[in-house]
Amino acid sequence: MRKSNPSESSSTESSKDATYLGLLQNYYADWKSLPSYNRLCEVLGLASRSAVSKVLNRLRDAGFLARTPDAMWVPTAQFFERALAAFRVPAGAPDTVGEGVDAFAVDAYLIAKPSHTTLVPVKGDSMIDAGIFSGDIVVVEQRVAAKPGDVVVAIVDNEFTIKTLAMERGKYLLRPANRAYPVIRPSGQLELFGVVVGLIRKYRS
Amino acid sequence: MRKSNPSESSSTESSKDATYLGLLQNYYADWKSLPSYNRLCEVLGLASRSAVSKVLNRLRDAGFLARTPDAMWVPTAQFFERALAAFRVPAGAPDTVGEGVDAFAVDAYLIAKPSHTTLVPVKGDSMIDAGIFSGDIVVVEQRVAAKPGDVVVAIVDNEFTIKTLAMERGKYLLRPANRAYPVIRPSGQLELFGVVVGLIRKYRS
DNA sequence: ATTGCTAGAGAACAAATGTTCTCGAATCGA
DNA sequence: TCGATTCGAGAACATTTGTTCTCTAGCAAT
Repeated sequence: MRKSNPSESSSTESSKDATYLGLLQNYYADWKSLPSYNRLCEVLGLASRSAVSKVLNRLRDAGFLARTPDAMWVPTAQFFERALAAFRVPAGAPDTVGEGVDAFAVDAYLIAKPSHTTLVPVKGDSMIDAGIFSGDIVVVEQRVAAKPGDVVVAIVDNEFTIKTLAMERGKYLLRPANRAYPVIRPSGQLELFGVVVGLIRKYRS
Repeated sequence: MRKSNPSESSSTESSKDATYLGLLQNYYADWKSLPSYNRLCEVLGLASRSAVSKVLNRLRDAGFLARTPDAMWVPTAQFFERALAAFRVPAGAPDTVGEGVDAFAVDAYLIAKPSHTTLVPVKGDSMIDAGIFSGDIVVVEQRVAAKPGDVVVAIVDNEFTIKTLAMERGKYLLRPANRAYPVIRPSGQLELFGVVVGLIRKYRS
């Protein structure tokens, strides 16, 4: 899909810098910020701040970091790209995947229009046959024309409901993906909140 | 990119601080980092760093900011809560809800250890009963101890396979979530690639 | 070996950092 | 109107910051 990648190299990036990048990414995942040079020494396992400086500059050259107008270090989009495994990977050594690995930006993949997009937690099991479970979070795009067959978030009785939009004899209706639930035929105007364009789920929370 | 405050305040927080928080969130959305005090003066429209200091402390008391062991300011979960908070609200005025989402939130939500995480595309329907469909992408954490009950990515016949890990009479086995598929009892050593910690799906591709 | 190159250590430096004062100006309540 | 309280400005301060030196060890190619 895209270009260079964390656990490997495409542009100029030594394998050691890949490790540094990983450590930085881990730190960032924990704190949502990049640490100061002193702390970076510990995080990266270096003893001198000058070495840290060089590492950062190398990562900038590789495209993973950038600087604000105030010279602060900040992560780039590339910093958040994750390794995407190819379908087939030789079972040799999983640790050193390196083979069919590609970079992948989760955010960009799921969310095309941030300002029209909303995350809605799923409650209830009316869509289990469609693989949408309670506790999942659906990515909802608003202000989009919904077509029959789309999974939509509708507003029924002042509550969000996730259903499949369908049409029957020229009238819209909402179809659950669970036989235990009835089809909803809106009495008046069907009130749609948005169209489900994505789904995220977290295991072992 | 962003507007002012989340849905009002959680604890004690003056309306002015809400504005400051909004400005901070905007800055963070742009740079994925918090600025230095000097820059904060500009961002918040203040003239003295001492005022900045007070604002930050107030926002910390309100739960939006915290400090690392090194005394660096970092955003808390509450700082990002806008992404999800709005929807617990009954659908009173849906139009006013749609404020947009930090795509960034998704990435942070799903990926805890970037350097040990790989995204693996799902092929096949052996896990449909677990809501894992062909075309989905699973978030796999490597080098984590897998427990029975976990969904894991195993390597069988040189291919990635997603199954539920189970134990029977002291031996591990891989259980599909689809009756059409057989249980896999590894002949020798069970080769695990990682544990599935999350899932990503995209509709209407 | 010898050469060249790079990663990192360590010291030195000016500049910027964040904290803590004091003090003025709003704001609020009675 | 008066006091009490809070917010922000401004200055002073010791620390810390990030950069730039020089220098050494390790590695690769010859």
